[in-house]
Amino acid sequence: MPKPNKSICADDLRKRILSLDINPGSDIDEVSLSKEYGISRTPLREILHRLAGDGYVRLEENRGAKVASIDLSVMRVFFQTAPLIYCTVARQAAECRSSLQVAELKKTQAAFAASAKAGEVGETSILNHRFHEQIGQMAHNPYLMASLQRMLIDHTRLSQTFFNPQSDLDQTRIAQSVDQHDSMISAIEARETSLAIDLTLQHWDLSRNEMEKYVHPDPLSLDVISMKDRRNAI
Amino acid sequence: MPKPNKSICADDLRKRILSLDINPGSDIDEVSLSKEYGISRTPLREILHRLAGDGYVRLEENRGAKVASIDLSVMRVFFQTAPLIYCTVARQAAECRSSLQVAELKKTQAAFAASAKAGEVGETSILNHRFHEQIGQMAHNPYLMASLQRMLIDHTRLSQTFFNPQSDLDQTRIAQSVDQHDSMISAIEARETSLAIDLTLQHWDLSRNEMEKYVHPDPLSLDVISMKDRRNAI
DNA sequence: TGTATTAATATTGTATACTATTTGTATAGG
DNA sequence: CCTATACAAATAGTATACAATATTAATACA
Repeated sequence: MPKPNKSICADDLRKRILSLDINPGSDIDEVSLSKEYGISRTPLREILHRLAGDGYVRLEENRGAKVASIDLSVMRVFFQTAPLIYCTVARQAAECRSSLQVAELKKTQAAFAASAKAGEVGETSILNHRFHEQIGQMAHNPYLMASLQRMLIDHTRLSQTFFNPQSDLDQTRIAQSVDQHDSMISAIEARETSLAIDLTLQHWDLSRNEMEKYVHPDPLSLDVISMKDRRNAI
Repeated sequence: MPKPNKSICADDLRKRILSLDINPGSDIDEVSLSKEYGISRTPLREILHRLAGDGYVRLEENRGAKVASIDLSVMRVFFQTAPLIYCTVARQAAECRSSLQVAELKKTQAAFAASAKAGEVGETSILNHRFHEQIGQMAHNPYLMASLQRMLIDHTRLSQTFFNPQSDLDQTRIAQSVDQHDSMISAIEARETSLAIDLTLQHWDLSRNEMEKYVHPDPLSLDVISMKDRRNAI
């Protein structure tokens, strides 16, 4: 940490939570974290209280802060609610966006595309987060924005593996995701609301498949015996 | 303040903001408020940071906390978004509610009805707030809950005059509101989702009319001259 | 061996003192 | 008379010390 500025610490902490650098449900040690950031406990605690309001952490009386957990019962609700929020936001974004906001969104998208190509998992995921957050800002709707931000906290965390290019297949999907972002920008810029909704839905489907694969991965190979044979043969 | 407990102070501050006891947009003086609650600035500031995350206040670097304002451009969005959130929440509440939650809701409704009858404006409005918050909890959806809470902050503040029984007409409307709450409870308890949605929409319409009347009241009497005459006649 | 109680330790919560920033005011110069 | 600068007061932000609470370890007893 070069600057021990409070808002920088807050941003960093948010990033660490979003990138699963700090695991969901884990305790946050005020003392060690404040030392790490080079600030005292007072401002750090203020940050934590703010993050509690934003849904990043949970505060429990006399037992400090925990990173917000993602429990199974809520995940069902996540998949249920996401399309509604994302599409409604996209529609309003297409209706309300300013040219300046479009320019900002394009900047984020450029960085996102570059980062995705370079295979920087954490950075790509954060930029994806910012991309969708910016669409939220375009919608000019603080009520839906609150929902959107909550969704994005979990979405970003769930899709950590999404931008991890383990296979060529994943690479293709990342490229697809970048392309979809481009299309979404065009639709929003052209104020084509129904197109923006359609594209958002497609984007969601792509993301959802990936997340489901993460939660429900391909089963381990049953071909264990032959592997053992091979090992013995060495 | 009998107990200088932190959560009690936070609740009270929330109430004061919701009841317009502290005006939207006005500055919050940390020193005087901490003295008033009998706590020091440190925990009060933590409360303010939390409330900032919840959308009750706005924090600006080096110039403290302001009560969240309700600007005109957002009010339009408020009326646009409310039905969607309220109805979606009502539907999920009817689907997911537990019997214990229904019992809690009935308690709140009883208090609400009593308070409305007694003509306690502030208390009635807070209990109405809690009623809708509890329906939100029934929906078991943290994402929509975030939206709902934001909506309720502004809704409660906008409808302050709603429960102010200035005329017989207002009295009728309050009674109507109480009845609608009862119907909503029944629908939710019976898991009748579409009925719950319908009733929620009706309830919203009633509330909306009142709020619009507050923003756009009957014009002042043009009969000023005759009043002046009367004054002169004394 | 297992459990209950108590002491030691660690962690969270709060108050106060101090520093930094902003805002208001007064005075000097144009 | 207006503007600009500098100083003073007020307010926000931070660090540290201390108090309260929870967690752990240790011991005694069944």
